[in-house]
Amino acid sequence: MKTMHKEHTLTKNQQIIFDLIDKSPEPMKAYSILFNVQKKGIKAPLQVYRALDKLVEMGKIHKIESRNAFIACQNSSCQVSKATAFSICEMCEKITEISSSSLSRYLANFKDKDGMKYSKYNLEFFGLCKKCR
Amino acid sequence: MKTMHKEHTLTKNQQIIFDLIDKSPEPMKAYSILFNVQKKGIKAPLQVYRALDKLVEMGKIHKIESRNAFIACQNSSCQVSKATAFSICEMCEKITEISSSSLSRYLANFKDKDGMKYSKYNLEFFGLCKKCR
DNA sequence: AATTTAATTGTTATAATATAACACTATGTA
DNA sequence: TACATAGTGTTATATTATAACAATTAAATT
Repeated sequence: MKTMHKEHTLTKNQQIIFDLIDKSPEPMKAYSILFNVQKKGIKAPLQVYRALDKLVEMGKIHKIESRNAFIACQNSSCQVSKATAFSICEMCEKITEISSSSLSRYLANFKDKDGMKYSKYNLEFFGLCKKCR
Repeated sequence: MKTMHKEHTLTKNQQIIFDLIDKSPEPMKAYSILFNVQKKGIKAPLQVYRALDKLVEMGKIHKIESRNAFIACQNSSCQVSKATAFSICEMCEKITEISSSSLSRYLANFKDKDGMKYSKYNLEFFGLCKKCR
């Protein structure tokens, strides 16, 4: 049996940084990540940013663009994730990845006026979460 | 006849910066804006960022989050714009505001698993434009 | 018109986010 | 082994954005 995709074995730095983000209850910013991994020998911003770039490429984490923060992928299906949607509470900053097949179907099939289709998108919804309303 | 909304008369700095962005064929970054308005007496980043903040609030311009760049609203209907969608060519970086009533209807009515509705969102599509394909 | 209130401006300094460049090391593959 | 590719460590620097405070202007109220 062949493997379907190259398994992305994480490198040392990638693993350290992924583990940190993955166990964080909220999205983490690059320099906060840096601060938290210094005890593990990662000393420079670039080491963090490089790992973040790769992890994003692999779909293991996503960047919340409006917040410059990174969150672990909560959607086990997105191996190489190019289509992301998030809900952001503007009060408490709780951020959740939205996993709705109808939404992703709609957006994956969306064509603009020029008939252009897009396989990749990022959607950020803003509002107030249950608690904050 | 009453006016429907408060007219947003732009202040001096806001007007200078809006005019520049409005006549730019592509989204502009804050420090490029700063460079271009220095001859008009705007000397400091903060003066630019303050005007940008207000212009975004008013819906006169939008921020392309993935590019940290600002574009004039091309959608005459969005006075106070909270629902934006853009198409971004990853090759030539051409960026267009998408104005599709079916898309905005779909997203405005979208409810997540918790039944939450969102009045505000930002969507960025990525792909290759006609020319670049 | 005078008063007061809020919004905007100007300014200096600094914080936060991100990349360039280069030498070196590990890993996989021919 | 030799070669290619990806990852690492490091220093320096570029880019994006805000804090703090004083001065000014505009607008709303008296």
